[in-house]
Amino acid sequence: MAATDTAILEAAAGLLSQRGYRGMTVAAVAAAAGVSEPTVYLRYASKHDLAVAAIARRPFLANPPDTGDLAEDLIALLTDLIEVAETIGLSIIGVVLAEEPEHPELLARWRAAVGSGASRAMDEIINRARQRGQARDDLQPGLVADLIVGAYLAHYTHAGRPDREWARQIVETLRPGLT
Amino acid sequence: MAATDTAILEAAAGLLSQRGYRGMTVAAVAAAAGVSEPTVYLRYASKHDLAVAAIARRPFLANPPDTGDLAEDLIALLTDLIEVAETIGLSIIGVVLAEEPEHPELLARWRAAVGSGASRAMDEIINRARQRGQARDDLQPGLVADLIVGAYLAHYTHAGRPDREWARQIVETLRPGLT
Amino acid sequence: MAATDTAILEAAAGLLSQRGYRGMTVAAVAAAAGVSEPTVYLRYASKHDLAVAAIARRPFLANPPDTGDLAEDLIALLTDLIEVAETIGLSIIGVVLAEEPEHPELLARWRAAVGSGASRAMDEIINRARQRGQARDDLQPGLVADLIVGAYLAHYTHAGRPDREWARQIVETLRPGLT
Amino acid sequence: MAATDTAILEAAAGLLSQRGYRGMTVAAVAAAAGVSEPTVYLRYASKHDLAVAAIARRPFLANPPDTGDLAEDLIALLTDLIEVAETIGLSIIGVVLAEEPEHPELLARWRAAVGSGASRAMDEIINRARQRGQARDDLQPGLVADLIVGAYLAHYTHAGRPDREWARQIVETLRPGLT
DNA sequence: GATGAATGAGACTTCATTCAT
DNA sequence: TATGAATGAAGTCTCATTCAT
Repeated sequence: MAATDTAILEAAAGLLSQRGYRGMTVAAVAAAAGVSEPTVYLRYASKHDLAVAAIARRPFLANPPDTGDLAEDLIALLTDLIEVAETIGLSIIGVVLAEEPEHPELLARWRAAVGSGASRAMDEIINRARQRGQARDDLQPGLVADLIVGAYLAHYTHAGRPDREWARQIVETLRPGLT
Repeated sequence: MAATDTAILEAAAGLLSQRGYRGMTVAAVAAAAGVSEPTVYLRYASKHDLAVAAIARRPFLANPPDTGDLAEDLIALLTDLIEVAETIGLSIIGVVLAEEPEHPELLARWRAAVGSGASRAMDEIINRARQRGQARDDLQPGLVADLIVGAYLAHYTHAGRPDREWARQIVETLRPGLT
Repeated sequence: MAATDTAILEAAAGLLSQRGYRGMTVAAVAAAAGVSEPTVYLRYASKHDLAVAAIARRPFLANPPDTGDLAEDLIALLTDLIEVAETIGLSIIGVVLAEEPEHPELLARWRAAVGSGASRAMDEIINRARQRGQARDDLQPGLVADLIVGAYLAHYTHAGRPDREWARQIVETLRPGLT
Repeated sequence: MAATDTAILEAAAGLLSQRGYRGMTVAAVAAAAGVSEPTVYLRYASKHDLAVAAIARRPFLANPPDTGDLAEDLIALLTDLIEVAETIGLSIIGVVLAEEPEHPELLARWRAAVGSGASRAMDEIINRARQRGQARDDLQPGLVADLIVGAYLAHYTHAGRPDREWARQIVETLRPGLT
C-alpha cells in the first residue's frame, strides 16, 4: 500500500536524523510506521537501501526567496535555512558525513538531492540579481552558496545556535564582494 | 601507566573519526591500544565517557599562518584546513553532529576544543591585519571564521573535494568585505 | 492446472537436491515454478508434504542395461549410476539421510521409490545372467545391488569422483563371487 | 576452559548428526553445552567454522579388527561399522553430502578424517592377510573398502537396517574375489 | 483457483559490560 | 593494575504460513 510506503520512508527519515544510521534500527522504523519488520524488508532489500532511500526526503530550498533585493534574498535564504535546521536538526548532515567512510552512498545521495538543490536555488537568486544589476557578472553562485550555507554549518558546529542578528551580519560582511 | 592512557585515547579518537560513535567499539579501542577491554573500563566508566574524552584530541589550527597579508593568511588557513580534513576526514565533525540528539556532550566538547580554537586563530589573523591597516575596524573575527571554515564544510558536503583554485576564489569573493 | 502441478514438483525436486531440505524454501519453489507462494499451499498443506511428494521424482535405473554379459551389465549399470550422480548430485541422498531423525518419511519414500527400483533392476540383470549360466544359482540380487551401488556411494563420500577405470576394477574384484 | 571447549564441540557434533547443518543452531549448541551463545562465538568465528570443527570428532575405525582371518576381519569391521552407525546414525554422512553444494568444506573435512581412516584400516587388514597368503597380491585395498563400507551405506539407504546374517553374506559374496 | 501483502518466530552475529583471578 | 572469559540485550535478516481480495 502506498500509505505504508510513505509511512516507512517518513519513519526512516525521522529516525535517521534523530538517531543516526546505526540508531535507525529496522525495528524502530517498523514500529514508527506501524508495520512489522518483514514488511520493511518487503520494500527494501537491506537496511542500507532503506537509509539511502530515506535520505533527502524533504526538498531543501525548493522555493528560493524573491524579495527584489540580493542581500535580502540571501538573508531570507539563510533565515529559512536556520529555521529548517532548527526543526529537523543538523544531525542528518552529521549522519551522512559520519557514515561516509563506511557508507559513502549516503553522502553521494545527499549531494545529489540537497547539494544540487542549494546550488540551483543560488543560481536563481543570483541570476535575478544580475538582471537587476545587483550582482557582479563574474560572481560564481557556487562560491556564494558555499559561503552562505557553510557559515551556518560552521557557526552551529563551533558555537551553537546563532542569535537574531547573525544572518544579517553575515550577509553584510559578504555583500561588498557580491556587487 | 601514562603510555596506556594516551594509547587508549589515541585509539578512541582514531576510531571515532573512522567509524563513528557506534563503530568505535570498546573491543576495537582496546585492541588498537594494545590492552584488554577491562583496562579501558578501569579508566572510563562507560563507552560514552571515553568518547567524550577522546573528542578533540588534536589541537586544531593551533598555529595560525602569518604571511604578512590578510588574504594570504586566509588562503593559507583554508588550505591548511583542507589538508587536515583530507587527512583525518570530516567524519569526526559528522559524528558530533550526528550524535547530538543522543549524546550532546560530544558536540559541547567539540565546541569547547575546536570551535574556540578556530575562533582564537581568526582573532589573531585579524588583529595582525588590523595593525597593518588591512582590516576594517568593525570586522568581527567570528563572522569571518564562520564564512571561511564553513565554506569548506558546505563545499565538501554539497559537492565533494574542492579543486585547486577554490580556496583562492573563496577568499577573493570575500575580500572586499574585509578591508 | 496440471502444468502448474508438475512445475511445482519439478522445482521442489531440483531445489531439494541443490539446496537441501531447509534450503528448499517455499518462496524459491514458487519462484522457480512461476507461481505465487499461496498457490503452493493450495496443493500441499505444508512444506514438508511438498518435500515428501517431490522425493524421487526421477525414476532411477528404470531401464537396466542388457549387453549379454553379466560383468558388462554391471559395469554399464555402475557407469550409468555415476553419470546420473554427476548430473544431479548425490546431495539428494544426503538430504534423505540427513533429515531422517526429523523427517523419516523422506527416507521411507526414497526407499519405496529408488531402493526398490535398484532392486528390481538388479533382479532383472541377474535373472538374465542365470539363464545364460553366468550367475551362481544362490546369488542374491539384493547383496549384489548393495555392493555395486554402495561402492560408488562409499567412493564418492570418502574419496570424491572415481577415475575412469574404477567401475571396471570394482566389477572385476566382485566377479569371482558371482559366477 | 577446556571443559567448555569440548562441551561445545560435542554438542555441535551431536546436533549436526541429529538435526543437520541448518538444524544445528548456535542457540541449540550453546544450550546443550551449558553456555551462552556469545561464548560459542568466542571460539569459532561463525557457525560454519564450528560445523567444520565438529565434523569427524569421533575417530572412525581407529582400531581395525585382527582375528587372524581375512573374511572374519571384514565381517568384524562391517559389524563394527553397523554398530557405530546404529548408535550415532548415518545422518552425519547425509549432512556432509546434502550440504556439499553450499558448504563443500564439510565433505572435504569428512574425507580427510573418515575417508582416510577407512582407507588406512583396510590397508592394515589386507596387508596382514597378504602376509598370511590370504589375499591376492594385486588386490587394491581402496576397492575393498569401497565395496565393504559402501554395501552398508547402500543397504541402509535402500532398505533400512540389515538383518543379522547380512554382514556375513556380503563378505561371502565378496570372498572369492579377494583370495 | 490465484495472489499481493503481511507477520510471528527464530536464525546468526555483535557489543557494552561484568567478574573471578 | 590487568585480563581471560563470559553474557544479556539487541540488531539485521529469513522463512513458513495466513488472509483479504
